[in-house]
Amino acid sequence: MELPLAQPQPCTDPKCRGQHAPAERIALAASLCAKRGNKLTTLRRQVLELLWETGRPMGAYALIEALELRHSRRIGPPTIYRALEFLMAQQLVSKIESRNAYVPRTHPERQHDCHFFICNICGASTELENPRVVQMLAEDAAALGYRVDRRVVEVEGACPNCLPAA
Amino acid sequence: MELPLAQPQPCTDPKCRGQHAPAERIALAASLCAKRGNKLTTLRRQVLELLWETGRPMGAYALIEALELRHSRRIGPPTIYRALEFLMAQQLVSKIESRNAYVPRTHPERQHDCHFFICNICGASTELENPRVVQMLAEDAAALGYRVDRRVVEVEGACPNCLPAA
DNA sequence: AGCGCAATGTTATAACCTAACATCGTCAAA
DNA sequence: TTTGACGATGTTAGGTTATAACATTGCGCT
Repeated sequence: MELPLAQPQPCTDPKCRGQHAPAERIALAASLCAKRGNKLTTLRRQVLELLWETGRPMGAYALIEALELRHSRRIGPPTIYRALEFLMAQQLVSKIESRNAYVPRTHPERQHDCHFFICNICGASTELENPRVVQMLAEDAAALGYRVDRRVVEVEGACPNCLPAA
Repeated sequence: MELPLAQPQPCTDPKCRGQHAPAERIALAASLCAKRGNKLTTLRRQVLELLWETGRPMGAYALIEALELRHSRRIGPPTIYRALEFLMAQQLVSKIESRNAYVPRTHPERQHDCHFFICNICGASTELENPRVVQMLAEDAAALGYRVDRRVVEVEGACPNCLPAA
């Protein structure tokens, strides 16, 4: 399962012109954390870098392997899970529940919810915000009497690159 | 984590008047399987019964435990996972990805997608169909050039019963 | 220096899932 | 009625994902 690294891609958000190169994203993450009074430590930053560089969802154990290569020493699961927990709390990373994998968020500065399109063939994922989906789920929740704490919206399928082959 | 069994509840689907008592649901499941030329074996039926009787999402290992009580013998994980695989293929059961847990579907006779509202406090889940959400995700997918194979829509929060306490 | 606290490290284990192969049961053709 | 095919279940083993509990480190502060 050795896939090539993804290139920086144009953001799927039409309001966004950025290419989201890893370095740019890390800088944004650092400044966001600073503003919030949180520390983007070396470990946390490296986890985020790895996710950006890999360009597709990574499992916790893939992150461990990659970090061990960089550090030439053992890294226990709790270490990575804590870093992921922090990054998720900062909206810098989301978990793809249907894959048990983690992706960097393209717009951590926004508070909005996002959802994900995931390619079953190449494994890539694409993040999208759609306030109308959020709104509609809010209406459903209201009709049922539910309070909403978190949304998981994941669409699996075939991405435009893989579709011809499939 | 010993929670009381759920009572049969009115279906959240306004088009449906049923109370979805387990027995009624099993009968429907059996007739659907027969119609499709598939066998709802004893094991598969018991797994479905357990899910209906419990009234909330159950993990595979909770199912194993419950079945072992009924049978007074060991049941291996593959046995349960195969039963779940069958039930999911028949649309009789869905997996709640954010919980690694399984719930019975209230309307297996419909081909439609559904989504789930899950209470973080009592663990109950409520199934809902919202064609407009499906439609909207289809539009997003089209805009991205994605083909859709499967949707995961899960909303976590607090259910009307637990909301006062929370 | 020494304290307090957050972050990280370590050990162990829980929870979830699947591959591979063995056995059983049923149905139907020989 | 054997026998063979096939689908379902059983068994063994192991892989993957995640967390609890406790130890250590590092850093800012007094």
